[in-house]
Amino acid sequence: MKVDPSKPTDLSAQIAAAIRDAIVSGALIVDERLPSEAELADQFDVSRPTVREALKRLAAQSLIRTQRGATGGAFVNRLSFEDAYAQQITTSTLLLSMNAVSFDTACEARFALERACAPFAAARRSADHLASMRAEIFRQGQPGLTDEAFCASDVAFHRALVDAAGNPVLSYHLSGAVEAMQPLMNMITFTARSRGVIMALHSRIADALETHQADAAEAALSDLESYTCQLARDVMERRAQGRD
Amino acid sequence: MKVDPSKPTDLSAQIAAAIRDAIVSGALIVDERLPSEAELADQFDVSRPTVREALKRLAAQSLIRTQRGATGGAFVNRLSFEDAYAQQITTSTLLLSMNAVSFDTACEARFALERACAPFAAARRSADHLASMRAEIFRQGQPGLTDEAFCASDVAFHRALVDAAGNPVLSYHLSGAVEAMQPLMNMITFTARSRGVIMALHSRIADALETHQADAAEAALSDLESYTCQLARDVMERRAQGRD
DNA sequence: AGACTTTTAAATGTCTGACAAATAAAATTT
DNA sequence: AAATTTTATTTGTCAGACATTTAAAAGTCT
Repeated sequence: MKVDPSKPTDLSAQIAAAIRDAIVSGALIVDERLPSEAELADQFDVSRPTVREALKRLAAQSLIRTQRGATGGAFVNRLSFEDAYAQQITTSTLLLSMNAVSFDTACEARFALERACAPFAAARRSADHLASMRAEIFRQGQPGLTDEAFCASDVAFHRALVDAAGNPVLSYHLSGAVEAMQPLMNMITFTARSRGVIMALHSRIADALETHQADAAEAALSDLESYTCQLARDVMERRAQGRD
Repeated sequence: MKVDPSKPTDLSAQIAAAIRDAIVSGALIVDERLPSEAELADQFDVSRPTVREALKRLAAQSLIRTQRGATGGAFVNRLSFEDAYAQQITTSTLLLSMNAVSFDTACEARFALERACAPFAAARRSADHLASMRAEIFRQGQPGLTDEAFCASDVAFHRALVDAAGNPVLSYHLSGAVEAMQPLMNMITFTARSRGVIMALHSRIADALETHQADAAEAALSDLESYTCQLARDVMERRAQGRD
């Protein structure tokens, strides 16, 4: 293995890319041990710190894990659904927070994807998932709940809805869409009245899934989308008035 | 800024987490310059290589970019849609390739999400998007096309369909779902007959979007899903027979 | 012989110090 | 005033060293 020394800098990026390619292409399989840092340094003809920087890059993407000790080293990591969820959520959250994405656009995407889960959730929802959803609705009605806690419960409700579809790949793709909305939702003040409306819509969704009515669930989700966007619009207006 | 020295190891991970939190929380804003590596080393009370490893972790996630020279340093990076796409695709691809995900499950998720785009695509599709889709259909009919090239064109067709929905957040979420299927699709041998069927379904989708018929597009997508799963099942069977 | 303890070797984690290369600002010269 | 040179700052890279962790090997005792 060699890297291009003509490229001006960033040897560690080149080495990371070379190892990443080996993993993606299947040349390195899960749980296989990479050569030791010293060996890699020899092979790529660079110093150990440079190799280490490359390995840290891969570790940041959960592509490898390292273990100390005699039989230690860097191992190709099986990307678990959990790790993938976490990456998905941070990437999605940052994407929304760092780019001028309108609330409506993000909301449209999120609810469109959730509606896509509805038919499967209606067909396959387990008692457990329904119980989780009901529990979150109950929590949302507790007095003294902060807006942040209300939002967190809202996210938990929707995650349960997504998981009820019984497709882990779908859950993975949706995790970012649902969780990344939380910072945006946190900008909204949820009055007792608006909480009531949302809880009623949540109940409509849970009822629809319980009775296996996909259409009703999708309709309730659409109504929830409209209402959420309306709340956000009200906040914007109030802010604009406050500034003027 | 300080990190917990009681934790046994992985100082670079702790430092990376601290800086990442500062970025996510908004304490560090886009294009803001981080302290120099030497300053960070002082602040966190670690050596410069350790700081560098932390920075490489963040660079791997496109959270920062570095620049050499007098006014250089590490800067908070605006996570572009393009970067987010790329991360999404690699993560999704690895997730599918490293875990025992059935073809049907991945396919179900992908087409469910694509159907979610159909109503928006039917309403908003531009002439450009339609032209892209037609061009890919034409390419798929070219004789002498390898299976890989056919798959690549298939992905391009579906990306155009997703982009036609005119919601960049939706496109971002879908990018992984569509592209990550390509390695799985590459295991299928596309005969002239099956290519014909797929192209006909693609045409049905394009026609439906052209005439703003969301329902017809969704139906065609469902048919395409069924057919794709059937093809995959045939491959499996033929393999199983070959082994016995 | 078998179980327990100690030693040892290999690997990652971290530090120090140094030099190279890039880059923009400051100083100098034309 | 413009062009050139110098300089300072910062990242990129290297070399060598020591600390720490870990499991296997060696040794010891019952």
